[in-house]
Amino acid sequence: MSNIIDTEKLDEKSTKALTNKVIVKPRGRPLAFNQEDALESALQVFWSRGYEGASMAELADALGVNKPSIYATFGNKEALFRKVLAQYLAGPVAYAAEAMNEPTAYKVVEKFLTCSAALLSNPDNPRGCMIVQGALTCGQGSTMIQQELIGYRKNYENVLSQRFELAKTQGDLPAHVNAKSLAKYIATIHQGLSVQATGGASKDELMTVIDMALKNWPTT
Amino acid sequence: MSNIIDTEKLDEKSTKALTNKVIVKPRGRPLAFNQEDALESALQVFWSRGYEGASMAELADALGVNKPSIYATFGNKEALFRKVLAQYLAGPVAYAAEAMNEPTAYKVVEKFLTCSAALLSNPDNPRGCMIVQGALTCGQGSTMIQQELIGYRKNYENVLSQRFELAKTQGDLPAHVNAKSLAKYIATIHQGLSVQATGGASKDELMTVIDMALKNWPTT
DNA sequence: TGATTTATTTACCATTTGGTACAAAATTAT
DNA sequence: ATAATTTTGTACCAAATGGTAAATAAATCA
Repeated sequence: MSNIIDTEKLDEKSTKALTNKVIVKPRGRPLAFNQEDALESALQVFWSRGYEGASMAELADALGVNKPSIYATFGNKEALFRKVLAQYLAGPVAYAAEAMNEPTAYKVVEKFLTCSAALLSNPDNPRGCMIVQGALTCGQGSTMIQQELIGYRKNYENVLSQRFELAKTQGDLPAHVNAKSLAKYIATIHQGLSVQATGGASKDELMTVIDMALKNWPTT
Repeated sequence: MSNIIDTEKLDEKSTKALTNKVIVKPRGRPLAFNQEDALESALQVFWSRGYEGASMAELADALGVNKPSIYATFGNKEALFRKVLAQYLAGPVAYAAEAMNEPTAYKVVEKFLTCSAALLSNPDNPRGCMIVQGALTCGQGSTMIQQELIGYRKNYENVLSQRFELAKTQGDLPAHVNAKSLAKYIATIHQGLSVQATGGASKDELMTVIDMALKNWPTT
């Protein structure tokens, strides 16, 4: 009997050690809010208002929680924004990374821009892309976040560029094409679409712009 | 003698009435700062920081003047921003209105985008276009300005559209072209270029994007 | 010279900002 | 039951926000 119990305890311990998932109930007062739901709510606020436009008071209100709980859980405003950003990339704009797996460069771009148009014009979402508009301009205290977002934009431009280089080796993109320039062109379109969405452009309107932008796709 | 003096006085009065320009020295203590220079300085601050990112303290500092003088002269922050906006339109981006006078739709767009690239990449200027980025996202207290800038963007899109309609009647743009869509496409490119400029894109890079965007200009 | 007019300066206002100290509440471990 | 641990709620902080009252300075008018 005691042997069985001991074995079970060992099992639980080793499981915990292996998976690194704590099954043991935490010691103190339990958290009153779901962390993922909170990030989702915070996303809505940061997405619609931008980094500086979102105040901690409004965030706390949206999460249905008091400020000290936010600080205890996420650190400070910058840290919360970064976690929200990760949530944003893993959720609403996960299609961006997935699009790179399309078989040809053209299909990559088509999927990337089409999904962007859908996201940007979805009335359930705040208007505009958070990576593009989260902190384009800002006060002296937010230049850090501003630069980080510039880095994110540079990054997806680079990812596109590398995908185009691959396409050149695979033959679905002409060898003479400048991958970096094509990537910057696509990024420019995407960023313009974001501004258009903020102005209330519909999905049809965004799609029409995309069609025009892709009419000059390099073929020969 | 007295007659001559009277005549002069009358002359002065009527001149003032006609031209509505007061030659008479103002009565109280003279202004300690030049109003146009002040607007120029304020433009630099609003241009680089956006509407919300620019604080009255920073503005006062840039103008080399105390806050009460700003309020006495321009009203409040919103009013100052609007005057700065007018200055911006009449100065740095005056080319936008001028571009509409180009003889063909293509040349209109070419001039508009080329001048935009020059302005956006000029190291003497803050990065990005103020109409595009002045208040893309903002806190609850600035939605008025945000909407006004959306209006400005809609407006230049409309101006482009009307110019394209004219071009269709003049024959330098095919009749089947959708002027509104083409205008939205050009506006999207311009807005994307603005974001790119904020990320540090060079004039050459912007021009390359423009070249790609205009490769599919409707010809037949 | 004064009286009047206007602008500047200083000092302040209420509100909001991001952030926190601290005590009370809610849970587990003993 | 009680100790230990953790989170919550209240109440607060200094600094910054947009904006202003009031005294003072500099000019014109009589």
